[in-house]
Amino acid sequence: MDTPAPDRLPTLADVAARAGVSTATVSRCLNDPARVQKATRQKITEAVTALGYSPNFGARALAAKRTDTIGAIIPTLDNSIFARGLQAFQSALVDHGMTLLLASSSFRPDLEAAQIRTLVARGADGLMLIGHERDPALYDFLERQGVPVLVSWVHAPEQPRASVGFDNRAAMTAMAHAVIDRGHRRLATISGYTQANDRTRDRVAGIRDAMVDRGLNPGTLQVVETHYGIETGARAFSQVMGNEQPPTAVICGNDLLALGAMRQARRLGLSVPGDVSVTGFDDMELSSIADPPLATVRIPHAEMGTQAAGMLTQMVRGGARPESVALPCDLCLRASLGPVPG
Amino acid sequence: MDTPAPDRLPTLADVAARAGVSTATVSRCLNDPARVQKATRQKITEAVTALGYSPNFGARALAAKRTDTIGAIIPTLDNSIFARGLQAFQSALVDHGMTLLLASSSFRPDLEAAQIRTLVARGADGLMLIGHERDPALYDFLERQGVPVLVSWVHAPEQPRASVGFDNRAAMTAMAHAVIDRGHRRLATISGYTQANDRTRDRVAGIRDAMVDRGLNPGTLQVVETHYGIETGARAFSQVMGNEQPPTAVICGNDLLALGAMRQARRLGLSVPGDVSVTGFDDMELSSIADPPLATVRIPHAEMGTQAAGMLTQMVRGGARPESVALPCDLCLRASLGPVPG
DNA sequence: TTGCGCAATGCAAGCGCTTACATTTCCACC
DNA sequence: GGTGGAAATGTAAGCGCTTGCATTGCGCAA
Repeated sequence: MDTPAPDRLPTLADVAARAGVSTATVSRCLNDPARVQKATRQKITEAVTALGYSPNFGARALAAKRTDTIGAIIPTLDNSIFARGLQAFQSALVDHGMTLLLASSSFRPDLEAAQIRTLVARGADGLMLIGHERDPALYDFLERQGVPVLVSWVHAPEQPRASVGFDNRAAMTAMAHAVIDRGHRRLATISGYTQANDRTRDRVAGIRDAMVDRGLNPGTLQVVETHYGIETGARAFSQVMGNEQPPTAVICGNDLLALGAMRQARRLGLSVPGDVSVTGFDDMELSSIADPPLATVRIPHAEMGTQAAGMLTQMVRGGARPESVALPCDLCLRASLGPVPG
Repeated sequence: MDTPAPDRLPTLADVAARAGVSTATVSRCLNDPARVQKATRQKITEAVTALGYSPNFGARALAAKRTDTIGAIIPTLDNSIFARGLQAFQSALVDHGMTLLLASSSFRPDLEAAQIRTLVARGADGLMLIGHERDPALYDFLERQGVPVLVSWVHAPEQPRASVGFDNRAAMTAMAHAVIDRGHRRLATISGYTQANDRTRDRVAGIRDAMVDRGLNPGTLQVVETHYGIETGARAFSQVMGNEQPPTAVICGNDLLALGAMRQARRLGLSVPGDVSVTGFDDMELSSIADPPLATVRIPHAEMGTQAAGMLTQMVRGGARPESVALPCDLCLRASLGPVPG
């Protein structure tokens, strides 16, 4: 009944003593107020305020066996499309009473593996990951630990794990159709690295699909792989344009690469789309105000984030594995894509 | 010595039993391998692997009274400059063995307050916050909870809390000097909302400082406040240019606003910088490839993130409050800033 | 008035780990 | 071989909360 020692934080027991009830009642009052009588609740609330009580996280996690925390590992926040998707994810998580633990992998499988283990060790109740492809041992580990996983940024219903995303391959096919239908025959793509990355691989495959659809030989597609980035895109553009048979359209794996390509075109004195068309993928906020505005694929980043938060919360709380969700992409046909020159 | 029940995760005790040592030794081996003999360490390591042991977070946090987790609350990841700063922060945190808990406030003090309490309740050992200005009750709360705070994105040595950042006011003064020195006399600024935001307020004040320095009446500065964003920047630009005495230079509070302003200029048929100069603040990756390239202030986002991670780790582990750090900003004078027309 | 059933509350056993302190082991040195 | 002391390890007491089960109290029907 006495005041807590001044050198330590108040505990549940302090609150209970002050309110004249048991710790069990205080705990119930905090976690499910409907289960205690109104008068009791009031006494407890008053004691909590007076003491400035705030529950101890470790104790709660230990006793309740959950942390209400979701981990997410994304390639990098430096790419604004991931950042924006994550923003939506985080906001929605808060709405569900969950908190976000964040890590990034820099597109490196080894770092990602380490981060997965770290986030689980930090008590993540569930995990959001980008793309399906990773070492099966990691999935085993997560299964053993009982940590549910939701994969985003892809839609691959044949995969054994739940996902919320879009069909990278089909989306890129749609863009490539639009390119080919403007008369382009000599195509190049500047792609992110395809190793250990199902999204980039699907995007390249999507271009080839479109070429086959339109009677072109997919073997003629020039492919340059590089890191995602403006400067790397610019360099890759120089490379593909330096060939004896330069492409009339450069289909880029994301908007950063495309913006880099367009910058380089300007430096080389090439007009876009007069001499060469350039397309992107992602539809970053700034792509529409580029000069010329960038033709690209709008991916449902916010929708993915929001839905992922809801699904993961459900998986963590309900235990059920939800159905995978496919979200649509829109083609944004802007001025950087024009008819084939000549 | 028997195998653990199949329906639960292995515990320290299981590992200890299998390795034939006490739980204390296993704990020491895991947390400070140097303290156990090599042979013992080997037995333990083998038991850990065989059992697939992974420590329980709640128990560890409860017993050790720390989580090795740092919380950060930023306005929004939708703005790539915050996202990039956070990327650097997170990477550096990992290097220090810490994990990031992330929340966002949407620039709303009430949401930020709620997030601060949430992150503390989720066991954050320390907190990184943007800007100094917030309800003193929050600082009291954090102090009572013993959670150290590091403020970023500002440098204000007179504040009682440690910070790592830059002088928003001085940086903006430098930019405004550059503008005025090109002959501009009629100035406008498109600013983020200044309520509860010391950064935006300092930036506007910085412009006024420069005007005073150069003998202009700071009262003539046209100020429009709006949300940070491209579209809002575009609308604000129309508003300031619609006055009977339109400015010859529009100094924007960040790059998004400036890019919106430039887009609107194009729509209105105004040449930048021929008819009106536009400047930004942040130096987002894409600002240099805008058309025309945007004159702006480069803020040390990555450096702030990296240093913040180091300082906060030190505060959490060492307890000492480090010195506040001031980082320099660079002026990026690009083509969107030209001489006054006529 | 008595008894029954349910709602409200209390009791107490963990949850799995860290760590202060106690004990044992191992050497170097005399 | 004996001794002192450091290094290695063991013992066991919590850390603060949740929750299954036990108990109490109260309204209501008989």
